[in-house]
Amino acid sequence: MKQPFIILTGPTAVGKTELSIALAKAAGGEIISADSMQVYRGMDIGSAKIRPEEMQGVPHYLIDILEPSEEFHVVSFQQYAREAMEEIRSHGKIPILTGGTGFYIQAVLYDIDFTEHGSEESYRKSLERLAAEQGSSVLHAMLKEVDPGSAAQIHPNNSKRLIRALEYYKETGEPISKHNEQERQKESPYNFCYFVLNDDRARLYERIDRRVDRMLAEGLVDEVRHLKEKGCTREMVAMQGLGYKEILDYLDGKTTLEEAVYILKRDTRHFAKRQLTWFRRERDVIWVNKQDFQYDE
RNA sequence: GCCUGGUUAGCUCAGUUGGUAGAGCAGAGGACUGAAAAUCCUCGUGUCUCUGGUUCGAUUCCGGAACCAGGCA
Repeated sequence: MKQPFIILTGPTAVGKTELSIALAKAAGGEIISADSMQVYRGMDIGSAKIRPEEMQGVPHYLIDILEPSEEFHVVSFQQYAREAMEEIRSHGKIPILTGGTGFYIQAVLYDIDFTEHGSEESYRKSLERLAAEQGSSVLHAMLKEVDPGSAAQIHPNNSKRLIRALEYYKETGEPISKHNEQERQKESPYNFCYFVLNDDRARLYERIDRRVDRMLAEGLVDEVRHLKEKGCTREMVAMQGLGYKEILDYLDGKTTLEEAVYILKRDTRHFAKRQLTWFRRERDVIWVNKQDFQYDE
């Protein structure tokens, strides 16, 4: 029998966090965060992390588990999330996955296969260097040789995905397009409900602007300055998060604070839009439009 | 008050040797399967400020007005 599993997601700043607590209480659940930034300690304001007092006694998993200098990606997320689900079930509770990282949600929901194939760091590095020196179209030409199917799907400018496709081919001797095709056919092993909270676009954007202003008022600049003093740099994945890279540019004197805030608001809007594109494509999603309910906040 | 420059897409600005116009940003849509808050792709019609004139035809040339900069008084 399939295990019950609840997902609550939506674009950044819609109000997922507040709703997740109400949902957890009503359904008898515990929360797993599906958020690529809230895993990091010391990144509280910029990642809009839930505060302990807001949790109202509902246990949360995958928050504050790493230092910003540590690597994190879908594969580690998937492993941690599986462990958390098991633990929640052992408590007789229902796991609720909440957060805005659609890719992470998919990895868990459809149990996507990310088996290790013994990757060599050096190969990836050499590809990165090649892209930097000669442009990503060189990688595209290389991929076309070994895996024309993937090459047809990946744009010549998209170096990240070209690198992964080449890496995958090197590790397995198989085209990544074939692997993706197989994984896409998968049925979820869970009895799930996939909720996407959404709001009118203009209102969502207003909320984003207001939230950024609030982050600044709460001390985002000091938070980033502190991370910088601890040795965090732009190369770290954690520092690629919205709110961190922009403020870091300001602290490095590359922009004024005003410019940094403008860029942060703009890029957060772009991000919310991309999230919505992702959720629209997912199957079996239940859209919850805030305008259809009378509640706000 | 006078002189100079400007007024073109939501914003910043190109441009049309006179045949009703195009970039960046914003905005919209999409892709994504080991960086995903990342990475990448696609989408450009608007009284060309108003008003007389010249002209087959004016956003473009000429006159006037309004507004905005800067300079001189």
